[in-house]
Amino acid sequence: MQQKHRRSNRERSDTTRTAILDAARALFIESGYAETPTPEIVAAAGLTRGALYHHFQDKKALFRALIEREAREVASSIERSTVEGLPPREALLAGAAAYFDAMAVPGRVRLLLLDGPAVLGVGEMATIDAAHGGRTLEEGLVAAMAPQGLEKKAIKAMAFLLSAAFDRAALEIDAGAARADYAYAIDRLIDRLIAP
Amino acid sequence: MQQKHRRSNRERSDTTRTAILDAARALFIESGYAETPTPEIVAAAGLTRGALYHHFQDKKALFRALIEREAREVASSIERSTVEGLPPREALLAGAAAYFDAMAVPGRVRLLLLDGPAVLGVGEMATIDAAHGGRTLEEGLVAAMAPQGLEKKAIKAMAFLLSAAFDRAALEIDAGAARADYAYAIDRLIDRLIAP
DNA sequence: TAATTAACATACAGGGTGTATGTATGCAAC
DNA sequence: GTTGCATACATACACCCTGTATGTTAATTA
Repeated sequence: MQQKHRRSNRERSDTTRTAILDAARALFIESGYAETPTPEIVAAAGLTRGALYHHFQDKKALFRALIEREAREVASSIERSTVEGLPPREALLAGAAAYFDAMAVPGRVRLLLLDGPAVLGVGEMATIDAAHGGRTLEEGLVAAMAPQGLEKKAIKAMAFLLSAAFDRAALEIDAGAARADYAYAIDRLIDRLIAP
Repeated sequence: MQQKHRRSNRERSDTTRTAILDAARALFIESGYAETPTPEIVAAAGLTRGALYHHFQDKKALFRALIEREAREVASSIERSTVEGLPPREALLAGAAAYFDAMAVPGRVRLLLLDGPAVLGVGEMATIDAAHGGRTLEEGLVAAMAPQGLEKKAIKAMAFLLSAAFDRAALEIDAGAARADYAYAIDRLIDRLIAP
């Protein structure tokens, strides 16, 4: 009979926190934030609502924590796949592909592109993925569009628009569109944007 | 003393329906869909919840009716501002400007670009604004990109991406960004997309 | 080992949604 | 015009969900 090793409070908290986050994630991506009651979340995690409200201020704070974890994972996934020394154009194309790869994880599109902005607001979402390396695209575009001699303000706006195109493409792919079609469209879009 | 002319059931229904829709619109754009309770909506309309649930199946159906009305207004506003006989490029640029004008009406960005997709889902939103002349952009792009000899499928994808850029620009302008900056960026984006 | 605090579970209060029921007015047939 | 039915609401109710307050056990600290 294996001894049920006495766990420290720290690791106890960690495991329940992630248990709640994992259960919430599964239910949120299935039914959405508003339609997922907290009793169902904690039941799926084998806990009670007392644990939830001990670790998170309220339901929205739980959602925020989940979104932040997801954004971190996307950022690190993209970062992990970048190789140094690529020319600006190829770096952009590779970054786009890495983004689509990361967003292909089930539920990410709904969490980060649908429920996230609606529940937390666009402002907070912008803050979150700015905190987790969301500026990669802008830097890449600055490098690739340098020959055009634009103001930084203009390039920034273009980066916003391009990232919107990325997001829409991820949305469409998630909805069942062929990835190849949108990968082609995105590549073409990038090529025309950075053409001197 | 003016006689309070006895109204027919039809006009009675119409006025209360729009009263509820107007009240809901004001509250939804102020606090969002989820944070706006139905008692507050009907109170603002000088009615009770009985009227609401008589005219709409549930709260979401009310929201859907509101979104459809808003989408109709945007579509007709854009359509009203189009002039015949413009060359493809100028037609696209004018359409973009008309779209930004239409989306400048307070609350439209939140209703159509934030709460709409979150509450109704992207699929239903796509259906709604496809039903109300949402294909204008695609047709414009087909005309303007004809010289490139692309497959229709590819042009369709490009139209999706471009419309995503439009939406993001409207979002940013609504959040306080300078319209001129994004108008310039959109124009530049269009120009590069349709360049032979 | 005694005291304190963290990590939960349980119990409760308030509010919101949807539905069932009641009422008055418009409308249509005779 | 009055009899009967449908429409347009208002009122009342049951359920569920959220957040908070309180209780309990185990870990940490003195």
